[in-house]
Amino acid sequence: MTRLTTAEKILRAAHQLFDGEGVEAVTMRRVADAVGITPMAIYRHFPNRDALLKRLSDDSFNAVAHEWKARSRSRDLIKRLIAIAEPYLDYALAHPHLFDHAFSVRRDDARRYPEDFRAGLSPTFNVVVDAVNDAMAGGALKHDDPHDVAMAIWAQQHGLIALYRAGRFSYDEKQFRAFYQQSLEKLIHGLKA
Amino acid sequence: MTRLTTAEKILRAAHQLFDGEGVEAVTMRRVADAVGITPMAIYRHFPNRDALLKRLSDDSFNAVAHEWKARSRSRDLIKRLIAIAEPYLDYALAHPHLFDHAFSVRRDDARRYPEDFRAGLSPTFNVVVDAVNDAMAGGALKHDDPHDVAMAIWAQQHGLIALYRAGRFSYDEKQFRAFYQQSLEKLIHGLKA
DNA sequence: AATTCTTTGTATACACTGTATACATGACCC
DNA sequence: GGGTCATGTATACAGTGTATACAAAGAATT
Repeated sequence: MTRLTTAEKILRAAHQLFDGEGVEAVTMRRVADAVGITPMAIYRHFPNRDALLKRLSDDSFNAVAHEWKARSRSRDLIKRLIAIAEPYLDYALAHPHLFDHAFSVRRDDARRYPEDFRAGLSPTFNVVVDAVNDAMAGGALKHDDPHDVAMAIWAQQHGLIALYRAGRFSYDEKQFRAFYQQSLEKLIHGLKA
Repeated sequence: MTRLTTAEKILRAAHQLFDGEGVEAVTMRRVADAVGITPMAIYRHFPNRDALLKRLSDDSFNAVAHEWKARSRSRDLIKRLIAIAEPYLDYALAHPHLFDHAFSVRRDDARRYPEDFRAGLSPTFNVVVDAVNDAMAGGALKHDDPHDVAMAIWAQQHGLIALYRAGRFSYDEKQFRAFYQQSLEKLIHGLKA
């Protein structure tokens, strides 16, 4: 019953198209039709299609990001690390198209490793770094550069999801979740004899 | 001086555009102009643009793939594992656009984990599995499922490159290479204390 | 040698895309 | 009432992939 501004209606319509059918389904004409306005009216609220898409994936990601922090409560320092990896996968599985756009598309204003991440500019990355720091302080992890370690963890997760999204797995979601967790454990425990 | 068929000319022209400016630069009209034919003439040799792109990245990848095997000669079993990771990065850095299309784009006919890879259908993956197997037999790596381990290694590499390609690193090539190798070593040695 | 078939190209046209430009409508303000 | 401003529409344009119809030039068959 809440009154929606046109900009909000545009975002909702675009979000639905994006989430359901992927980026290429988000044409200015389809969005406009869904809202009930003319394609050109969208340009009163967004400078161009790319800006609309960017805003879209930013919003969607932010809506999920706070979940991240909630997971970081666990007594066992190693279990906490593994638990933190879950929301990332959850998001990728629930909103694959939005995930792709948020993480796999080149973005010039994206935060960059190392300086932006070391400066603590990424709230989600911070959560991982904190968990890594705690695990090192508690003696659960080897002493090492916590940011480099967090990045290695992120890369492991991201790589698996990227390959999954690219159709390189025949696993269903449940099987892939298990493999995802098992791979992360390999990284933690190491491959070396 | 070798005589080129039209199909080959099309592939060359498309390859150059692709490699230099990315997929979106490979329009039928631009390719046709570069070859000196009409856009529609391309359709006598390729059913559609997607098929042309697919053929393009397949060819390009195959041209590099055999390099993979050459690297797998090293006395030290661990060093050999690390050396094997290099051609993947080399290819990604030398031909970023083609790399993206070969590995990050959904492909319905792509080989799938686990069945296709366990069946040995991926020549490049086989090289990694062989190295893993040798390392396990030689006592350098923990005894584990070699395919799962190879996949974890691949995911680690792929994740780093995907993030790099998505603009998440400010490292230059040299710095990124060092970080890439260092991350792989973290996976091998483990994070745990 | 004449005719037919096949291959390879062209010319044209269509539906679809993002978006530039010009104009219309109404709300608000002095 | 006239002016300003936010918001919308209408039209048009250049670019995309590609369907369709036709043309030319060998190759094959008679």
